[in-house]
Amino acid sequence: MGRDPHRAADGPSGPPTLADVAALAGVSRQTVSNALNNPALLRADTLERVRDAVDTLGYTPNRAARNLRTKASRLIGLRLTPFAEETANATVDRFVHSLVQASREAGYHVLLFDGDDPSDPASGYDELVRSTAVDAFVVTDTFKGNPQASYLEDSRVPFVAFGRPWTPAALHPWVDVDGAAGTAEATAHLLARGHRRVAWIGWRKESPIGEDRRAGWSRTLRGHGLSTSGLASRVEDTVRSGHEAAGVLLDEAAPTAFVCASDTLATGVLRQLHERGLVAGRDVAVVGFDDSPVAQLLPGGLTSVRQPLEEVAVQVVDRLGKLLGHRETFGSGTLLAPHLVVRGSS
Amino acid sequence: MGRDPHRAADGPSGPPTLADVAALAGVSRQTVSNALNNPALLRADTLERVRDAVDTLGYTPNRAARNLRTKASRLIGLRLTPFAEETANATVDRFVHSLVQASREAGYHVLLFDGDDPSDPASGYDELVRSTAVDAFVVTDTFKGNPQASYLEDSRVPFVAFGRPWTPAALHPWVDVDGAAGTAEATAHLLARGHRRVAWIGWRKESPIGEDRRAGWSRTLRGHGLSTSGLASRVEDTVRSGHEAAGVLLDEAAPTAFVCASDTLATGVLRQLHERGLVAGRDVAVVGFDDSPVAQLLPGGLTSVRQPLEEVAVQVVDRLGKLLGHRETFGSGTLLAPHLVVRGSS
DNA sequence: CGCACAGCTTGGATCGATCAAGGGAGACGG
DNA sequence: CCGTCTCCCTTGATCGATCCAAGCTGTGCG
Repeated sequence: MGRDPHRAADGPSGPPTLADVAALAGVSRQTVSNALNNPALLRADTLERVRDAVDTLGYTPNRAARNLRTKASRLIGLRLTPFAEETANATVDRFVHSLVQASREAGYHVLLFDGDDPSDPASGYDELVRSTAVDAFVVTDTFKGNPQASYLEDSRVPFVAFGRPWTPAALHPWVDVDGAAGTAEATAHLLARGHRRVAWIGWRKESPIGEDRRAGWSRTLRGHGLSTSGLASRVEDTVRSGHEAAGVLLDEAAPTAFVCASDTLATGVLRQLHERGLVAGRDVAVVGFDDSPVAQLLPGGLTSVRQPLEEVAVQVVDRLGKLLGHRETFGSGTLLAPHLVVRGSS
Repeated sequence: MGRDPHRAADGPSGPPTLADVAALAGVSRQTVSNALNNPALLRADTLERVRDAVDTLGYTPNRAARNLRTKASRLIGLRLTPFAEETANATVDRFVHSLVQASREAGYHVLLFDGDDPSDPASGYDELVRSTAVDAFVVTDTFKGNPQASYLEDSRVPFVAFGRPWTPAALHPWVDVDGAAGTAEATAHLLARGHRRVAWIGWRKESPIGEDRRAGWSRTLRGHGLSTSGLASRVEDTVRSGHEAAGVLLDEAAPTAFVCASDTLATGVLRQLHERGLVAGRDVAVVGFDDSPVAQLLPGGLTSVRQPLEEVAVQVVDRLGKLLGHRETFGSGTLLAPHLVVRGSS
């Protein structure tokens, strides 16, 4: 009764199909389809019979056929940025793990890709959209002026951003972590430990994320009636930059603590302290951002602000589901709070 | 001439199809299909006409339809293991990046998934196979007794392993890095620096990878007429274990150098040295394995064996291509050489 | 008795690309 | 003038699930 008359002789020519299940259960294809997609339509005993047949055959609906018919792939696209060497940054990788898990629970899989031309924001996206290979995208690197987001908005592709839209006009759904709250907590923590001269080492002004994190620091200091002048530095996100900035600040402003926009920068600070014979956590306190493996494993440990990436992923997938289900799609955003992980450096 | 009579009035109902291109170019669907998949069959002028039409419409073949017909998805499945905290291990993440890139160059995308039940090796694989969602798998965690590999071999699913089959009977294609060669290079490097008592801290005996790496160390020492007795320790892959093992070895065997099976263990050694007031690289040398961000960023830097993951990914995809093209599939393996990255710790 | 209705079947079309034949025009030889 | 052989292109069927519109059967109820 299989779809291929030679099947019995030649052995199975592939995975079982709907028709095979129907034949085994003694029902029609339509009924099997209903059993899977609309079980309420079936009588209990029929449903059970069909399900038994599904189990014995090990039937799983053919993805391609279903995708073709329903015009949906249940795949979420994520463009992977190149792996950053000489950097503590593991945020993307941690996020990928979380996203995969959250997606699975929502019945999605994650499709990774990268653009053949990294400078072109649309590279890679375009082809996947037009070939209907993915239902939606998750965009992570919104901080670089966010060219992806505007491109995607223009081409009406469903997507959710991990990262706030820093351009006012943007209307897409997003999930982000409140960086300012994180650095504020870090700064408050340092103040509670008695520090009064708390320095900031962050990213260049062009980075909205960097400015956001910086705001948490300055806000907290001023809230305690302390000055921030001469205590801040804005540099590239490299260990070397952190190292140099710390040197300058130590010479010119004599801070007793540092809050950094990243663990990478904090690592540079630790290196500077080490060179001067200063002990982190005893002589000078240091706090990083991201709770990277480096922060966890550095001797003594680096106090760091940890982003709740698992929760971010869950929220992202949730919004994605709403977006694709055509329910409330308007530029709603969620801001999650990070928390401070205190280690030996503070 | 569109497939939908209301199309002109309602606007485009989706991406253009083969039929749309055919209509615009004034040829049949099949000719358009040939233009894309078998251009040699067309006359030059026709080919150009079709290509123009493709460009003006921005046509990309519908993935689902193609997959259904050709019974291939051009997707490679990769099961992601949970992100390991408190560990230097970034190998998987680096590999994922490389794999995505190598796959793209071969016309594949990477589908990430994770099993809902991590203890079941087949979890997740099964569904993807039966639904024909992926063409093949890349299996990375072959070191855990390799249950995936045997399951996949049994179910005749195409896959390539990153990691040697440590069970003799296995016949699948694989690509791996010669860990013994890496630790041998590390040990030789230490001997060249004048060390004579070089200790080993590795994984438990159950780990074939650990034993392989250990072999490089012991082989090199013995090759130089040096004894290994009392200089080796086998522990869990945690910082704490490395720390403890280093303590015991320092007390009982007085080594002047350590070779470790991972950066995680090496980090533990560094911590032990630090506690004793010993300076890594001056008093005692340490070499890790994996060239993780932690190795790169630790103060002074950790000398480490770096795996050529980019090359591994290229080889894996290459074998995958051969496997799926039904060309030479027999258990052929490739062993790539790692290289030592020397930093301050040695 | 007849009607409604739940529950299933039947047959077909559909998604969009590809496969396996089939057809027509021109060239060439007899 | 006709056969036949290429070359180039077209036609119809197909992949497997879903959707749609009837149609059929048995049960319950007025």
